[in-house]
Amino acid sequence: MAQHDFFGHMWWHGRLRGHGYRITVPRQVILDVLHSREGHLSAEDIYIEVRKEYPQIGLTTVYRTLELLVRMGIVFKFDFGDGRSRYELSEGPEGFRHHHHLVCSVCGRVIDYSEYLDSEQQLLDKTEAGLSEKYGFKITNHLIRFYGLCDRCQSGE
Amino acid sequence: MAQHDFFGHMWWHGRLRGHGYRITVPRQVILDVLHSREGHLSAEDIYIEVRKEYPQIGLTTVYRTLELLVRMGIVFKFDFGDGRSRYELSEGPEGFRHHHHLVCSVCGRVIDYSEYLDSEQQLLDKTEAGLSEKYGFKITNHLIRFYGLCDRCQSGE
DNA sequence: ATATCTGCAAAGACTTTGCATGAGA
DNA sequence: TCTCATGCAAAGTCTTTGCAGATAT
Repeated sequence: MAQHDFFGHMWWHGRLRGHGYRITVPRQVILDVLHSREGHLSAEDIYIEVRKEYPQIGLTTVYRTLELLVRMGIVFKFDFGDGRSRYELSEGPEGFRHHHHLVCSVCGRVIDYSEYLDSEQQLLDKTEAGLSEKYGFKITNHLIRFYGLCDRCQSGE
Repeated sequence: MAQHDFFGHMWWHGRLRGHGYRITVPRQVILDVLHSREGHLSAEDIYIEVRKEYPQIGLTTVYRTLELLVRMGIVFKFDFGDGRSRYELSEGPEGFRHHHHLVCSVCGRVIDYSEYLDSEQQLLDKTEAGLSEKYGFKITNHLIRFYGLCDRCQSGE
């Protein structure tokens, strides 16, 4: 949308302001990095990238900002089992960018996919309804992930 | 099965021996605990429980044994986002005890469910075939999990 | 007999907390 | 101005590693 091109990636400003949070330089730069380098960034990845733009940043601020953004639903936090959390934007100005992950058990590579989400959604709807009833559980979110060997690791190994 | 009642939970002995691993007291006690207290145990949970039977155990041994059992496929390792890994038996003498999880975002409670696995499996088969082809990814395992509010947290909060 | 396993202590890795300074609205 | 945010340093947690003594086969 044109508005976002003019004003940059600022769709989240209102989101923060609405909750009484301030728009600061560190937060802007962190969001910029999340926009530019999509997918599965660790706190340190982000820290390193942000320092190119804003060298005085502290790793603490990165963690605190990410925590805030996760709490606001702007960022998703994932754990792929390598001991550090990964973060990625949950949505953009265009709306949600829903996808799931393929995780290589050998090299740890993570591939996004967004095929089959429709049929997955059908299943989820059915399952959610049943589980809500049986366990009194109100489902708000789900995680689907496949583990296996990526193409490189199948041939290389 | 009668055989397992007579010999105890020893179906995994052959599994370990077959790979050149030894059957030791710490390993037996840890497996016993995993059998008796099913579901979502942290390393420390297991450590505390094992000490009742075998006080001289070290936490290191618990971690090393769990790592071994995970590598053997005898135990699954999960991360529910609270900073510590959770472990549970992947199967018993009766065979696999496949299930998925409902995770309460408020209190962190984890509920097992094994309904809908058939329809989930149908979806997974379809998705797996497509993803294998498109990404050259050989899928060996999957993770399905729902997040939301458990019954207690809906009413209490 | 001997290669594996264990337990202690120490180190490692990631993340969080305390506090004084600095910055946004 | 006045509250919220930042950055540094230190602490906290969970997990892994090194190594000598103990154990299973």
